[in-house]
Amino acid sequence: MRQVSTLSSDLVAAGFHALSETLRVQILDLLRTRELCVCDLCEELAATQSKLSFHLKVLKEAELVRSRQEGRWMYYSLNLPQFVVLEQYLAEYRRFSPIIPTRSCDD
Amino acid sequence: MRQVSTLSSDLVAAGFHALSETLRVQILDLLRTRELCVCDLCEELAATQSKLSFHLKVLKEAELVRSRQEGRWMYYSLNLPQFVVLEQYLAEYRRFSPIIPTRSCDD
DNA sequence: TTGACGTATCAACTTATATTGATGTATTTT
DNA sequence: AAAATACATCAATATAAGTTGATACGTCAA
Repeated sequence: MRQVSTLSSDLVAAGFHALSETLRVQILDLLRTRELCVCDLCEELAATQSKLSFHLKVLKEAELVRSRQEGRWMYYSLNLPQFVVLEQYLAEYRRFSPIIPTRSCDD
Repeated sequence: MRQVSTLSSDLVAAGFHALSETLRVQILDLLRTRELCVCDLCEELAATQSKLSFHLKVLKEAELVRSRQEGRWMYYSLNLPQFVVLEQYLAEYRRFSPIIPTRSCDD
């Protein structure tokens, strides 16, 4: 885990950062059922368009969502593989963390 | 997932927030091998004591670490069950996110 | 019981994130 | 071509998070 490239660990950090905000989590939750455009999200979440654009950009940079333009609409959807990346990152902690007896500071 | 209590989703958000910071991730990484006190972490990470106390508090509030006092030392260790909670939260996205065909805005 | 040590906390400051309202840019409709 | 729509971006502001140095608190050793 320590030898993982900076690039991918930056992406992991970006992912966790993206997941630490209420509105962004609400966006992701809505995207679980279907692809949505920004105006759909504005309605559902009663948030302004520019606010949503901001948070969607954060989610996109973390690669938790994808976007696809269709005419004047921009459709956002979950990018599930990146969720798996984060999940596996956490799983590493379980795998390689032995329960080791206390080592005293005053040895 | 939407019906999860506010309390636990706050904890999940706190967990992801805690994981989005370099120094905190370094702390967690060190704790993977063994329990450590603050002075150990100061040395290993070349960071000031008050800085580490700050970040350890963030980690503790997110329940990603536990602490245990022994004399004048405070030993920190990973709280693996909370890692599992976060992992499972992410896993939910995989489980219940069907690939549904695009619904157009102009239907 | 005094002094040193390990840690937590605090106040002041710096830096990073988020919000708001306005403007810009495609795209479509008329 | 002009007006309307959907969205992104920007500058200004507000809020939150992190850093720093100082101080306070409990514990231990002398």
